[in-house]
Amino acid sequence: MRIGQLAQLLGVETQTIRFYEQQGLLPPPDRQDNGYRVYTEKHGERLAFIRRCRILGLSLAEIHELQSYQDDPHQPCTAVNALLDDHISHVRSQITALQALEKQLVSLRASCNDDREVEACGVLAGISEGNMHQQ
Amino acid sequence: MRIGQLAQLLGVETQTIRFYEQQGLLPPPDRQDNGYRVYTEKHGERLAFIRRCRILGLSLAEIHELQSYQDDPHQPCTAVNALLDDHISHVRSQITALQALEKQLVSLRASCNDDREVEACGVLAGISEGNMHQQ
DNA sequence: ATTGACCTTATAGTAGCTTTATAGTTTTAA
DNA sequence: TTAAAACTATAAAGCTACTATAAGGTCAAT
Ligand SMILES: [Zn+2]
Ligand SMILES: [Zn+2]
Ligand SMILES: [Zn+2]
Ligand SMILES: [Zn+2]
Repeated sequence: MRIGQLAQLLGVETQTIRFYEQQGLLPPPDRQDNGYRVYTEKHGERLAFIRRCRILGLSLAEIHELQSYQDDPHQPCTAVNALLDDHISHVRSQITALQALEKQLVSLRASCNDDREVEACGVLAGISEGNMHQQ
Repeated sequence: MRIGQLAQLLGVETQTIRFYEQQGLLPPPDRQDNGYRVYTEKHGERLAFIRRCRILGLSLAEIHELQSYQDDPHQPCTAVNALLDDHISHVRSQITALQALEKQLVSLRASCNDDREVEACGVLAGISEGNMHQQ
């Protein structure tokens, strides 16, 4: 299986696959005589794993760590759980921050009652003067 | 006022100020004979505006756009509102995505009942097999 | 005269790719 | 048969919003 087929199979760009190889997330495949990469099913599974992790918002470093656990499966899984717990709390704090941000933006947006000149618009004035209902 | 003072006043690094100048967000200040930048209050206000926008999560491109409205204040403010509405919906979709993500991560985390070997851990199995309670 | 604090420019690094440039290979069509 | 298309390769730059480093010039004080 060549890189283009693998890419299509998983809905990834070929450059992304080469990038993962370069980053050490995907083992270097064998090459044909012409230098073309040849992939096996194993590569497909590994790539699928990477993509699912990315969809879960895990960083490449975190994925790397998870892979190291997979490659040495006779440890206790506490490290896996710790990684996931960390990531969950990271996601939660992002949510909290964005919700606070949304509040601010909505209240700022409400300070314009439409169809004025920019000069008189409460939005720009609100940003300029810093009355952004802090926190 | 020199760059260091301005930086301290606004809680920004001096490189950040030079960076904003280079990006066209902050007008190039006058220079002393020795080449040192000299800032006025206007610069301070402009920098404060930039920083408040950044705290609101606006991109430098969006800030640039807002500045262009400020610099031509006799248009209707519809463009300002449109920009803000776009940004709000962007933030909201981020929140929605992160909440869905949190759900997935929590359910994945629940699939490990602790203290197993990695081999038997439901977390890695869950990612590998893709039973991630999709959506 | 030398230390230290400040300023200058230029360059590289961060994350996770995407895009571009340039070139070689294979497949398909005229 | 040959020329175009589709595919592959590597290397390098671009993206965002900075941050950090290097190598050096300027200024006040000791
Ligand atoms: Zn994480
Ligand atoms: Zn308005
Ligand atoms: Zn935005
Ligand atoms: Zn487990």
